[in-house]
Amino acid sequence: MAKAYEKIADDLRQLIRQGEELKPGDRLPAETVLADRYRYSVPTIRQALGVLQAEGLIEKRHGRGNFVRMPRRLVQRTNERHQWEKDRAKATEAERRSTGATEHDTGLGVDDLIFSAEYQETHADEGLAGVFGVPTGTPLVERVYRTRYRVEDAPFNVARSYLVRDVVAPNPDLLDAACEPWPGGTQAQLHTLGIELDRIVETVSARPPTVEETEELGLTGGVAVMTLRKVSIDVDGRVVEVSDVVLPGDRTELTFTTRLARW
Amino acid sequence: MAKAYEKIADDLRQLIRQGEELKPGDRLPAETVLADRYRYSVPTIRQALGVLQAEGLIEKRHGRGNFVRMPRRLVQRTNERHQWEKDRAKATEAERRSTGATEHDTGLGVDDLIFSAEYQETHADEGLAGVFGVPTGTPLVERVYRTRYRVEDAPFNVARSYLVRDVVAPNPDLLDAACEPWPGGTQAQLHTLGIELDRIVETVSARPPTVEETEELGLTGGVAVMTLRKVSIDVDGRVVEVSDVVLPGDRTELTFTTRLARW
DNA sequence: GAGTGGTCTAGACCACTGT
DNA sequence: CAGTGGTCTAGACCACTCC
Repeated sequence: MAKAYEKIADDLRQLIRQGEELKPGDRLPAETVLADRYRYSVPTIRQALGVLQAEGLIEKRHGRGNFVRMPRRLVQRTNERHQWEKDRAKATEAERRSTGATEHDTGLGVDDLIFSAEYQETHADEGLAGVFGVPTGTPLVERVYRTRYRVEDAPFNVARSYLVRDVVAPNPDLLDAACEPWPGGTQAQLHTLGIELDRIVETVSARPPTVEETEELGLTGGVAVMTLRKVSIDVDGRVVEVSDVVLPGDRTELTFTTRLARW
Repeated sequence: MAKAYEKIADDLRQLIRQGEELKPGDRLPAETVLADRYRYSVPTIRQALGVLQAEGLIEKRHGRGNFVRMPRRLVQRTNERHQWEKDRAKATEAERRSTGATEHDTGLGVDDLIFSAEYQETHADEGLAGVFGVPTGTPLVERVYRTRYRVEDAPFNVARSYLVRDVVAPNPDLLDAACEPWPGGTQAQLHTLGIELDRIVETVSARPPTVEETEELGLTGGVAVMTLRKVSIDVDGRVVEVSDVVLPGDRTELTFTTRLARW
């Protein structure tokens, strides 16, 4: 009663896990060859390979073959970056320029990361208006950031950050993408407006990626994305920034430290 | 050149999203009927349905049909539960018994949740030994908790919690599953040993589920699981508990609030 | 051009669900 | 039992990659 495609998948998984016959980066035998070897038809082999793809063990490359996936560099992000960033927001520009929060999280230098930003004006939809506590349709500045390792092609995150336009308008530089990357990040930008943050609330979920996200983040197979919504609240209790970050689920590790008051 | 299965998937997705022809819980037409309607073979229809399944839009039920998925109750968990739990650890037993941290997170009463616990003794593998800072093979108490809504079948989380046996041995009740659910939770248990927590470090990732997890959590299709490792550190800087929680990615929302020191 | 995976066909038979 | 989805076959032809 054992299903053929599961048996084949088990067998190949074994070979990959042991790592002797099939190492990361290796090409698997062609599907026709596997069909011949296992004495099953090609569609059945493909079904087995589909299982391994969903598990993130192999990667299908059209016209080239099926490959054992390379382990990808882990992306780490902590919530201690927020305090770190706050502390730096008042530092000199030279200090702020030397390194950013993502480098702080990942332990890399500014040269290892490539960073892009786009700015545009939009209007608050119902969801964003609710979070900001402003009327629907309020003008917002939408900023899209992509970050990737210099040595890899695909970015490891795409972030959409929203600010209320009228709040940041007093400093025209904050409406200009040419000023990115802003030394010290968003908290330093807000500091130019006299805004101090009190707390940051982050909400994490996981879901299947959309087609665009699959392409943009270089995902493969059944890998999910993690979504992180970061809401920044200033010392007056006002929501001043909302940021939606999409992260590849298979290579991201988020760490949150909660300090407890003493008895 | 548009691929047939994508066109079919788009069309069905449309019907589901509009929610007029196909509402949550509805059965889709049989695959043979769809094949006839769209003038494609059954395998092609199945491929299209596979896309929708991976997106979590439909659910395949063997022998019954393909169904539009019912929206599931969201599971929420915050990091403020930790301070809340700490504050309660010293309360009277009656107070502690009245409600738990999960009820605090979800806003439900103790009667809405069903809870089970198993205890067993194991030995620290390399990973756990490293986190606890003890030698590999050190005896541990492993506790497996499952929590589910009374009105649903599948649990919404499975947690494996580890304690160093010799640390908790002074209170034999902590080695006995019959004492569960312990009023006030783990922090109240540790309080009986004179242990006070200083901070909790939580690490979140997402990955495809194993076969067992798919069954246990009632997952379907390409839904990922979120994994949360919670490490509890006491006021002496010692790791006193490690807890690995597996959560269904499609229905879980984790919230972390980071409070920032004032300038 | 040779070799690879991607899409699709038109069936057969099995396993599960409900009546 | 009838109806459903699950597995599997043995091909055909297309699209992509690399030489």
